Amino acid sequence: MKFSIEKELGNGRARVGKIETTHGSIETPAFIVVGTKATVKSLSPEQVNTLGAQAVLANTYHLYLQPGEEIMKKSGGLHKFMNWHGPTFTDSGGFQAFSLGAAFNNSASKIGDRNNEDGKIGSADLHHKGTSCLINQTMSRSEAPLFLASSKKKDLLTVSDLNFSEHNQEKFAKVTEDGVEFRSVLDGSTHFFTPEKSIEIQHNIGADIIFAFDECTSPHASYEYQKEAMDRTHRWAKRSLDYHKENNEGGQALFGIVQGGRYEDLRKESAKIIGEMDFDGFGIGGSFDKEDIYTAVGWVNDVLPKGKPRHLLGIGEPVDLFGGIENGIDTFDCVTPTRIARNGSLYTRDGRINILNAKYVGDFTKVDSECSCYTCTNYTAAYLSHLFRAKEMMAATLASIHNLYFIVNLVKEIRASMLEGEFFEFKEAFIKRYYK
RNA sequence: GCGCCGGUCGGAUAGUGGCUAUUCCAGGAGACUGUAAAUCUCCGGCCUUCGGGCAUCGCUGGUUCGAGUCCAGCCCGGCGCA
Repeated sequence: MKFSIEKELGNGRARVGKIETTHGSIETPAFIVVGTKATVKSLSPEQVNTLGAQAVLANTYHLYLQPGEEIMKKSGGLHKFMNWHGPTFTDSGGFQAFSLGAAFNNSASKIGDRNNEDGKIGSADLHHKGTSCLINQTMSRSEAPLFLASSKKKDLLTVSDLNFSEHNQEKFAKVTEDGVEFRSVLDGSTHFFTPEKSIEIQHNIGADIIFAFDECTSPHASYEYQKEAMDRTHRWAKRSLDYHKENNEGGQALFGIVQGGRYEDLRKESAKIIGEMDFDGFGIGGSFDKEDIYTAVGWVNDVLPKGKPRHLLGIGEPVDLFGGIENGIDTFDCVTPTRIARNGSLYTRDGRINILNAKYVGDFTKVDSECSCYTCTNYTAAYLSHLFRAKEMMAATLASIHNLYFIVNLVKEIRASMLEGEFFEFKEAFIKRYYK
């Protein structure tokens, strides 16, 4: 992998560049499309390519569970298996330590909301305070009957009811110094990921850019826990790097991941430690405050070496893309465009809309009059409304094409504005209209 | 005309004497940031000073401390027999 910087903005952080991999190049900044299980949900690779996506990011945990690393290896690798011949990334599975652990059943997202913190206390907060660093993996038995009692079930509860309900409350991941123990979300079987195991699987999957194994913490976690998780992530980074250097057959680049939650000192410490390791690039992960993701990104990028690419994991929204790029991010990935598309939300220049709203039933205009994606070129809002209400599969396809085009193309427009020296004007105009 | 069965929210249903009438669908709205998500949450009779108050299971009466539930008559629908 090679990274080159074409132009830097006057603020000393933002840059236009290019990442070159053995499967082609990525003009940065760029939005990387998420294809967790070796498919971008509801889209063929041809559609993903046509809408302008440059690269796809898949997930180690999910591909390890299904179809399994042996099949991934025998298939000839991710590119061949899924028929995507452009650049690819794999996430290490570290995010699942959060989404299946602390965040499970807990309404926690990796984005914290300062205005609404009291009502949402993550269980990681409640349980990590002991001597162990384990994330609590089950609710206590004394809590279970409360849950059942509120389920409005009139009949007497059977033993199988109890087992089912308790099982339902169980978390699927817990963290130890050596790695993360996972319960398969598919069949409940137990698996253990270490940094070495994650890298080994990622070698078998064969993406161009792979990530070190890390722990993504809840935004509700205390400073002490974030520090503890960060230190552990640093030790895991070194183990990931050592294993990669010993075992990779060339062609795959390894990115280290900066953690540190919402805290400036932790973020800077993490950037320094990870930045000094011999990674090919960096991921910035973990939890952020909603209002200033980019502030945290700025802290980190001022410390990271400039000559290597920085990927902001799991972000974002249009405003986050501007903020991230302005503060030195080269690539992003995010499930939002495809997930909200499947649920009926569509991006427009004037903000998000919900195509299922009654007003679109007879609206024969385009979803976004200024959009030139395949969907907007050929279909009306009324037709999309009909497909969603009829629960037709193509609703997901057309909506995903639109949302991905919107986000991928927005980043391309940002890139163009940077080259023309009009980044800040473009940002202001876009945000003013989108969030009005 | 006689007999049997049945009328519960826009639709379909659960409920056969007990306090808040169940669930699903359709409908209205919201959420979603490294994907356990084509998912999830909320709303849905009327009034309200937001504490609550008043209604409601085809209609009218009755039995009962208490009726969607039991009884009688009536209305409507289905089936059968004339």
